[in-house]
Amino acid sequence: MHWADVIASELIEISSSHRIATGISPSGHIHLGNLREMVTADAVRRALIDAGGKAEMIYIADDLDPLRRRYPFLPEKYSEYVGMPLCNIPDPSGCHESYSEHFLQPFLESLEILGIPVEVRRASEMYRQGLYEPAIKLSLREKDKIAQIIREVTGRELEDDWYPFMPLCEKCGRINTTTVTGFDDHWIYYSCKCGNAGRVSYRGGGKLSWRLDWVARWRILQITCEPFGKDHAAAGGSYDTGKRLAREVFDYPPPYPVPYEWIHLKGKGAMKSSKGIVIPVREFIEAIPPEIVRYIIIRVKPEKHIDFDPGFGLLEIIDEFEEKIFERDRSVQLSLVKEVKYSEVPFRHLIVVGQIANWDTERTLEILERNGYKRNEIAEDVERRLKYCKVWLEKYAPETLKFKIISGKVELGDEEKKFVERYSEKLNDNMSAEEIHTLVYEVAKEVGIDANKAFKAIYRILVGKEQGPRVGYFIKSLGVDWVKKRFHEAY
RNA sequence: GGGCUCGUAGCUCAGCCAGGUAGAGCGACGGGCUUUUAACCCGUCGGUCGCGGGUUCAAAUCCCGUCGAGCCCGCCA
Repeated sequence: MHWADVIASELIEISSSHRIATGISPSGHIHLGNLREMVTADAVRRALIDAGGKAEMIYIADDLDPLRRRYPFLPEKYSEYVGMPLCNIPDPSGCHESYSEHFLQPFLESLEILGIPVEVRRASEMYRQGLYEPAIKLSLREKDKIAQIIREVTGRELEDDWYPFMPLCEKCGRINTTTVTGFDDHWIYYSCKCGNAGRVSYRGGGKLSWRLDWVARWRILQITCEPFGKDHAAAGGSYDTGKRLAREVFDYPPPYPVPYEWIHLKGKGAMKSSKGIVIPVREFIEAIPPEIVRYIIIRVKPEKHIDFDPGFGLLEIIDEFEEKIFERDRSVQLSLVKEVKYSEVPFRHLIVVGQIANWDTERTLEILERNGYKRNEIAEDVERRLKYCKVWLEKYAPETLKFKIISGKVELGDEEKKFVERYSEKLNDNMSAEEIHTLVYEVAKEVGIDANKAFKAIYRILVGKEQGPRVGYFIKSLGVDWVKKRFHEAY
């Protein structure tokens, strides 16, 4: 049974209708590691629907979150914004109305492409609208009980004057430099490190501290299930406190937890926007079809970490996907976005043909036809996936897979010349890819040249390197007549 | 100090949640074609399922313990 179906069946026992929360913070490029939360949630959503239940996804963008520090990708002057809510900081690239929107917009576009339907809620709006007001009041009123629970669960000491609320300083605009000094029915009083002191309203004047904010939103948005990173899942972590706070203070059952592991970039460690080890989602989905992006995540149980290699490793995952798509594999099913028609042309093959055809769709189709594919069966699919092949190859593929057809003279030894001449004579248009391949060995033997040298000679003439795509189907794809001409031209 | 994950064939891993004859891919080896070029085919080899105990008619699977590897929490979120 697929992990998403296991979770769905447990959720269905509780209720037939679910609201699944997600909450990636828009503090930097939203990357593939973050995407795991979204895809995991969506897999559960789809499994629930397949099981006859109802499910919807909510995405809470915490744009009230303060900028922690000046990340390496930010200009010097951003130091002055540290501590201010992301929605109040200018876009570092100047193209959106705020820092948070700059990172949020491309992410939301990506979700659309990935077929993940979400109800988007921004923390800033929810606070301003007063949705949190009852929760803030409750938290302030019960702050001692809350502090006690946090002490018990985390073992950490909290000062007696601790408040679970972070006022937004009206003077310096920071949210992490203020201290609550008191509250009444209408205002929360504070002082700030900047020297300012004043009062803020319950509607947008600040936010609950993380451990409370999370719990409050469960109740406000009626959340019943939520995937979250393993950092929240550790003992004494925010889910542990959240569970008790939800039950004992907020009188709301904690959502069904789906902890997930990080996605590492092979050889580089965990993806962290702050460290610049990222594959931004918006960029990645230009290079890989959405169903593959989903599959990378869905094929692995959430609690297992993924060591992701966007080069050869990814190519192997694509092979696996293409193999399983015709056998109704559950991971594949949960990964497909809409009705995609897959042809039998492997991604791997398209990469070679695409390069030969210089990414021209028409030429690519002609070559594939010459290789025995039926045009009407593959045209639509090839047109769609060819675009991905091109971008993937340019951005992520290892150099060994790339080649350029060359022209002009090529320096060859006498043996090589003799081989090429004879090989060219024997090549004929009716040969299959395999026959063309075998012919190399035959002619090499006849001419008395090492097969190794023979192959190298061919590659040097065609692509100017000592290696390339498997000779048989490469020559077949290029066209035997064309290859013959090229051989004559070269020496 | 606590939590999670992993430990199964030479390598990468599946199987474990609902116990019932240990699997796949790659590699190696042999053959089809005496010979590599990441889309040949067929076959063979290959595992005390980390270790120790327990439950059971039966354990890779469940329970307890233990060793090793990695990550996370104990600032903030």
